[in-house]
Amino acid sequence: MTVRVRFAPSPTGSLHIGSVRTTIYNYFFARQHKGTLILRIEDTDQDRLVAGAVESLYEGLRWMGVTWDEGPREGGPHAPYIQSERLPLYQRAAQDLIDKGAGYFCFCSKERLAALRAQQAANRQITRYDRHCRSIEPKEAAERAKTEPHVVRLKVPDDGVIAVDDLVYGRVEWPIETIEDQVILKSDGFPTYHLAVVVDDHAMGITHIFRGEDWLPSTPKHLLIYQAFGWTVPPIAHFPNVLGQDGKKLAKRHGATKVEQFRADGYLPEAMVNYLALIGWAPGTEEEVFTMDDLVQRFRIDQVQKAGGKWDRDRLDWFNGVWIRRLADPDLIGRLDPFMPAEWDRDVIRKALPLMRERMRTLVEGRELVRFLFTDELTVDAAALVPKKQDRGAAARALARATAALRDVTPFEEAEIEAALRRVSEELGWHIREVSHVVRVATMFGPIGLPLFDSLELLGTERTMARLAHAADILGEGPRGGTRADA
RNA sequence: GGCCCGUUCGUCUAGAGGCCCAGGACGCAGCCCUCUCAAGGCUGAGAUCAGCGGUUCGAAUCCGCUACGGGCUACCA
Repeated sequence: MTVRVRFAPSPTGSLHIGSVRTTIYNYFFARQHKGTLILRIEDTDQDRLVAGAVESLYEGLRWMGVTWDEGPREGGPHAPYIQSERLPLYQRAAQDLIDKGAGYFCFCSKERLAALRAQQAANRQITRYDRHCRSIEPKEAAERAKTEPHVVRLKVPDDGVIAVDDLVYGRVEWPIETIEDQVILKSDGFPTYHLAVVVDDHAMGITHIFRGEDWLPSTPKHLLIYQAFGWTVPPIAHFPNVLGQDGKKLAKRHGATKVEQFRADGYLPEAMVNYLALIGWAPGTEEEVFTMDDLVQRFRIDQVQKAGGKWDRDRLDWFNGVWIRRLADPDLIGRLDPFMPAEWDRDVIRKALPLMRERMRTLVEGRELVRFLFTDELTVDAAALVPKKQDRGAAARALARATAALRDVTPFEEAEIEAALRRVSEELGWHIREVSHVVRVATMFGPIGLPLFDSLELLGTERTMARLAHAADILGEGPRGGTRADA
């Protein structure tokens, strides 16, 4: 039997980290088993639709490197793959259940239902539907259904136990009396999630049902629907939730949760996939840097964690750094490109690359690292120019010496620049660190981490000299009058 | 309130009765390297395995209870 798994998001917002994690687990499993991956859009709640959500989904997953075989745009043998376009199927299924005596029309108003719930809650009773319409004669109900607004509910058995053998959580049981007569078809003719998911999974030949942990409590409802249809239930696995720092299910209020945000912040899809895969799954070895292909090969359902895992930005940042360092030069350049202003000289960026690559955790940080090479707009603060344990006058003198020494350096290259500055430090009796500090702040506008000598070479003689002169002015003027440079 | 799930360093986790007075990684601290910052290397702090009772010669690993946390409880998914 060939594996067919699906991921079935609701288009209610932009692609979310939590659902991505579930999606990649589906992906790993499908590809590992040379199976078929299906994308199905579950848009049965017309009130919650968000424009552009499907687009965001496609864009986000494409970026992450997740591909699938059947879906709304890809088509496939079970098209359409959007639930709102499959309404007749669900309506027929609901009618089927009614005909079998496993479902019934319910004419209760939302007001009655709300009042019922309120009353039950006030009496500290279990809030559940009181089966008011269950006793209406089928013929009479069918007749009323022609004119009256109604829903279809599932006839849940009175007692017994229903259980699932979850691939992650093991056996989970529910007393049937805790389950109410679920609405399966809404008054607008749309199915509820519960009906739609069962009908579609069956119709589309889904062999394994994988979804987030938050669905575990509604599994008995689905089991009962399978039972009512007389269908066999495929193996089911729930994956633990991704949690925010407070231990609650990751949500918008936890900060960045959309993949497009991480993309814009300069994260690599490789790092996202790698990091996300390791929340809730571990290979049982001490390895932890994995490509998508590695993960497809190594992932195992029985190694999936039961407990939810907290989102840890620091760890993601580390993985991102790892993946940036792993990229080949041309690849890294390509990734960096969209983050660099168009007017910045790509040639210079290419030359700066070896200096940057071990110093950025995100592509955005990479951009900030080389900003000084492309703009003179940044300002220097006089106090920042003065090394620790030195005073302003000394800094001014050192700057003057360095300027003089640098002026004559030819060729203006890293080794020669270093030699010149080392000579200055000897003459001054300063540590090279202190000389570097002054020159660094003067030319790079701050304690930028790139190596100074290489950076000056990239900057070139002219701009280096101009910036040194400018810094000298700042040091010389100062609010306290300062000491004039003596050179 | 009801139903269900979970609980190993701050975080992600290894661990499926003796190899564990618990290993790795992130983060943190220190040292080395070093023009700064990173990267890299080394070292260190950090978990009485939620608690309590059992089973066993022996328990993080098996059982029970309790506590705490979480999810669900809609004509939302």
